[in-house]
Amino acid sequence: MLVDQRRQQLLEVVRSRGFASLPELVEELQVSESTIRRDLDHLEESGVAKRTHGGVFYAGPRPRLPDFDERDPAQWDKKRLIAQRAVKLIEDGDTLLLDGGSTTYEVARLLVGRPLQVVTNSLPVANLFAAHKNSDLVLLGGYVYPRTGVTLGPHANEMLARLNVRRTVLSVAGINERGFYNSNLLLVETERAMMRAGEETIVVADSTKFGHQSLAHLAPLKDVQHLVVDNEIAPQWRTKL
Amino acid sequence: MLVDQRRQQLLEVVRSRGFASLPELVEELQVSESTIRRDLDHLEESGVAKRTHGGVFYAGPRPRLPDFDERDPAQWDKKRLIAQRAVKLIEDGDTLLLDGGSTTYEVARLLVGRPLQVVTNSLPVANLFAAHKNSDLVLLGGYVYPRTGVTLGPHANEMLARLNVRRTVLSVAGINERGFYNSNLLLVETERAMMRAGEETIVVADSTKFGHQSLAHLAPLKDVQHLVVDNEIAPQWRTKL
DNA sequence: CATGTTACGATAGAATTCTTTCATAAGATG
DNA sequence: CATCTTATGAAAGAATTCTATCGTAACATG
Repeated sequence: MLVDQRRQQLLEVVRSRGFASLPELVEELQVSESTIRRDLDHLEESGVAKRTHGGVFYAGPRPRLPDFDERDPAQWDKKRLIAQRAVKLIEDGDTLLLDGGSTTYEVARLLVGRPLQVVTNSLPVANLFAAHKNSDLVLLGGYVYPRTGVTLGPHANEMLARLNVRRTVLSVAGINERGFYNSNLLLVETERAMMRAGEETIVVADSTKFGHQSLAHLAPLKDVQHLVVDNEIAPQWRTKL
Repeated sequence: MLVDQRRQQLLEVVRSRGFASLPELVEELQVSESTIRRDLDHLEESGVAKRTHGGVFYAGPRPRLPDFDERDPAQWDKKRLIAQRAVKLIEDGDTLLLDGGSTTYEVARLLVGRPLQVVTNSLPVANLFAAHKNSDLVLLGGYVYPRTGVTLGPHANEMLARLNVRRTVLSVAGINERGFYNSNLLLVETERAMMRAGEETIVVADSTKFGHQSLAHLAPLKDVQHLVVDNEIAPQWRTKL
């Protein structure tokens, strides 16, 4: 059947460009506008593309992980601010270890393009640096935790035991006077290995994390050299640090 | 300046969704259509977004690796056909090892959603499986080779030495009577480790690879159990296999 | 070979979006 | 404080796209 072949071709065009206008597609496939429209209806029905006024954009399985961007926009601004402060602590030429939290991801976004050696266990972070010439990228191996796209487990930890970096940047889920917490036991174990691999640890966290603890204890306060937060932090904490 | 902040916000919305319609943006940012239009003009001028009839889509630095899709479309159809044949060799529940070639990538695309345990050293392939519930994913660690987004080097090889899989799927750059070839010495070394880790090796290659050799010898013909090719293969080869 | 199905292109009128222009407001600048 | 620049919202007419409908052609089916 010629129909399916054309639709396949259509989908490929859309997928490769991300977006295609209707006249473009008419020109490219050499069929009438009506046909294109009908094909697009089918593609939309099957969920792999979305129509808009004037064209379609690809909506199929993207090579993309947890969309950090979909979260509460209020936290989002905070995270951006924190990230902006955190990157000031990082110098060109540094060897860096980045973990997989959403705030760390923002830090990574700001670092793309700078001359760095980056080690990470986060697939989204790796994607940021992978195509860039200025930075070297080392990926930690291991089992990929589906929800956040980070590698965990013994493979990652063993690999970390053989690495040495200048600075480690970590996200946490909770902070109280006894130290830092995260919500996943395997993750905490990998993060501890990350701290051991780095000379200096930078923790990034927004103010909502303060006073909460979480499932797994990561490290006492004294083991972290820098803590970057937003300015809505309660005074009681400010004085403690 | 409030303007820049709004444009930043605008860009973030566009980036996170891939595409946004004009009315959507008006609603979201609570400014007039005219303002949105003007902002979009600026964003387009700076090259990070592209306008279309009815909206904008993101065109900035994508967290995306070498786009296999941009290649010669003629080879492309071949690769898809090869991939379709290759997936028939793979059973649900298999433990699979996938490397990072463009044909392997097509195989991976067809496998997404099936219940499998996947091990890979390819970032693009990992992105396909990372968010999917049906399959487990293990990523090989190591230095990320920028051009293709695969992990190579001693870390990857050591990790492979401790893994066992049912089937290994490899791409190659050349095939002749002495065996299989690829273009990168580190890559070949990792691929040899992959073959050792798997009980059965499947090589996927289009007909243009036949008769050519490449920089590094990978393995003799007899070490590979299945070879999947397209149907434009010369008769002299067909008889040999 | 009559009949039903599906694919295709064309077209008209409705709906949406785009461009251009104008008026106002808010800051800079001297 | 007058003046200039920049940002903003509103609106009209032009341009584009969308929806719905029709007639034709290709093909399968009985």
